[in-house]
Amino acid sequence: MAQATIRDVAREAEVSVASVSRALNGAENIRADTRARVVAAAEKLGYVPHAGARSLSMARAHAIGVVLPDLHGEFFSEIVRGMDKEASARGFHLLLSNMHADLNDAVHALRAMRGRVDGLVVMAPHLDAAELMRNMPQNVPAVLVNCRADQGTPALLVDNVGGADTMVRHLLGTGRRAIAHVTGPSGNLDAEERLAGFRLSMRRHAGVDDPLVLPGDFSEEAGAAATRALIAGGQRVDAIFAANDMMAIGCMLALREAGVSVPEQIAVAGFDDIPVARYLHLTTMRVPIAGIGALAVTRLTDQLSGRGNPAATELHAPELEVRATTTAHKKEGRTRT
Amino acid sequence: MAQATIRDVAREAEVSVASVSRALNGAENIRADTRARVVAAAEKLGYVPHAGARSLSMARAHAIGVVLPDLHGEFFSEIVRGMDKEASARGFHLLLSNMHADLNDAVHALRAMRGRVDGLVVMAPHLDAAELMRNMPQNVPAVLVNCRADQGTPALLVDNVGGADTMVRHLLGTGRRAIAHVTGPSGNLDAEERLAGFRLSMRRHAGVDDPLVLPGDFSEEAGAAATRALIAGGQRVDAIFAANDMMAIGCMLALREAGVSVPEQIAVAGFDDIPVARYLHLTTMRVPIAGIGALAVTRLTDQLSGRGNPAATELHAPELEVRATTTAHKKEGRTRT
DNA sequence: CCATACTATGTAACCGGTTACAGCGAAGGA
DNA sequence: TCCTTCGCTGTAACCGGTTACATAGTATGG
Repeated sequence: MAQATIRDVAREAEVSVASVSRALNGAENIRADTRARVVAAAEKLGYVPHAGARSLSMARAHAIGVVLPDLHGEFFSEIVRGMDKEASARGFHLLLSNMHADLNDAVHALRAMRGRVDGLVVMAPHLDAAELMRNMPQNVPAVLVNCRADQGTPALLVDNVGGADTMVRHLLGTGRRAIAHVTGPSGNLDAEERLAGFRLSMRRHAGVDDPLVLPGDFSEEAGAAATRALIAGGQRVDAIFAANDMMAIGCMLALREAGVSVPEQIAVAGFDDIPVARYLHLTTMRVPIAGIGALAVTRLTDQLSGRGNPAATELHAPELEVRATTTAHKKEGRTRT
Repeated sequence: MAQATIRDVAREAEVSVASVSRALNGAENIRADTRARVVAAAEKLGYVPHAGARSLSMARAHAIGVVLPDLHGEFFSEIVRGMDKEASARGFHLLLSNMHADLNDAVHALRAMRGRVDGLVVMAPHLDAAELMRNMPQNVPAVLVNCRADQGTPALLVDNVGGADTMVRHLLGTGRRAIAHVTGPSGNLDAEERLAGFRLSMRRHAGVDDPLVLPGDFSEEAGAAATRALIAGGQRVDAIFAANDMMAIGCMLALREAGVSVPEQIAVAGFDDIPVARYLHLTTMRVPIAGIGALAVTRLTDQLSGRGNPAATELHAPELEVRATTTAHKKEGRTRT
């Protein structure tokens, strides 16, 4: 026996489908006893409204599509958690779709959402603006997170340049001068901005025009490899600033392997403040990931209900989190939670 | 101008809607030039099929609902990653919904999925079987993960009892006898099973009928608090087995605060093997979280297409991961990745 | 040359809701 | 008593697709 439909309920309660709809959706213009009969019939038949049908006729799905790049661990968890919290508070569901590096994938992911969601949150640090805009559905509101977006599209950005600058100044402030940067994958927006911020800051505050830059790809292994290469090359360095925490962790492992002490001989810093960073006492720039996710949903739902200034672009400054990997060794890192 | 519909495309291509549908869905019975005209028209109008309408008429949403309890960090990320990978490989989307401890929440979450998804993956270690089954939609296939389920419902379970037993035997094997257990929240299935396994194993292999059990709630702070209470109480213990890794981490922090050395004076072990555990050299039972997520989706989609043995219950044994917190201190933990 | 089979296409019903509009009975006013 | 108004209910169109069935056109065989 298939699930009961609204017509089954109508038959059972001996009313029309319109009355059933009205009764169950809390309309005013219905007699109390009719409503009671309908509710009883629905209960008896175990009726549950068909959300798909409803969203078709109401042109409102009460769902928002989330398109993310291939999900790097904790980052993913955090942003989805933030979105989910906000979305469920506002009565929305989250429809997930991750796209891989391939552009066709992205197109497919975006298209598959049409007619299923009321709006989109898109995060695509690896696509360029033109490609992205060409593939965005025209009539679906969207909020872009960390994307190379054209102006006029609602967007949330992390101030990577400013964050890198803050970190460089912190390192300089602890007396380090020979700072190496390990980059993220080429083509990645965050990676490029962090590198640019690093270069800018080194020129401006250290007077270094051509600082040491090692290629990486955001993975722990890349951080370790870059560090081993650095050591093998005999470069003299007193700090490594990795473009994200995972690589910074890789750096630390490689340094320990090589018997280099952190932070005495070489300081290490990362970017993101993933949960592991705290336990490893890693100095990093905290990106409020969950907060950004929540905000993206807030912005989107506001836009859907006509509130707020949709086109605004917001820049979120990460916050410096100083821990033991860049400070003089004083017994133990702080135990703040 | 609203999004183009299939009728707009039909008008543009001067054919019927049926032909448009056939042309775009790769049906055989359509002339090549007709198909070309349709494709051109669709392209010109920027037509994207309305997934909601399609799933209504086909009674197939190509989406699976995921209902999770309030998401504890890494666990969540891992299981969703596993599901997403498998789901997108099979052409399914994931519709997320987290329910909080409240039962009404759970009911609401389950109902809201009807008509939006083809099946459900439900994880609810805090609800009891009767409640759960009463609230499961009747005609929606579902796979339960770590639930108190009636038999006959497809389910995936972690062998918590066996895992706890393995850990106890490991600790006994390293010479520890006075082992305390820090439990998870009461009412939680995993917590109860792990406690039961601990008690069973202590009786059977250590001859201890009433081992020391400290209440916890799976949080880092609870682990620390339990440990402080233990120390303050002057209990003599040479190992702490926490019901999950977060609490084990809390234990380690509290022990360090108190100047107790790990593992020399007290060994510490956890359960789950969250990513952080490796970096902290925490001995733990590895639960293949992502694998279970992927498997849940596989089971569900198989069931949807009539393959596989739907009603089977599978038990997944976690694997002992020995690290430095339970082994004699020999300079440094292994650096395996 | 006509019956038959097969192919390409169109028409309209259907999926399961919502809702504009029409209709009907009762109450109120003249 | 009749007309208007109002409150409740039902009918049917609609959302945007898919698809069973009918039909027209063409090729095939006797």
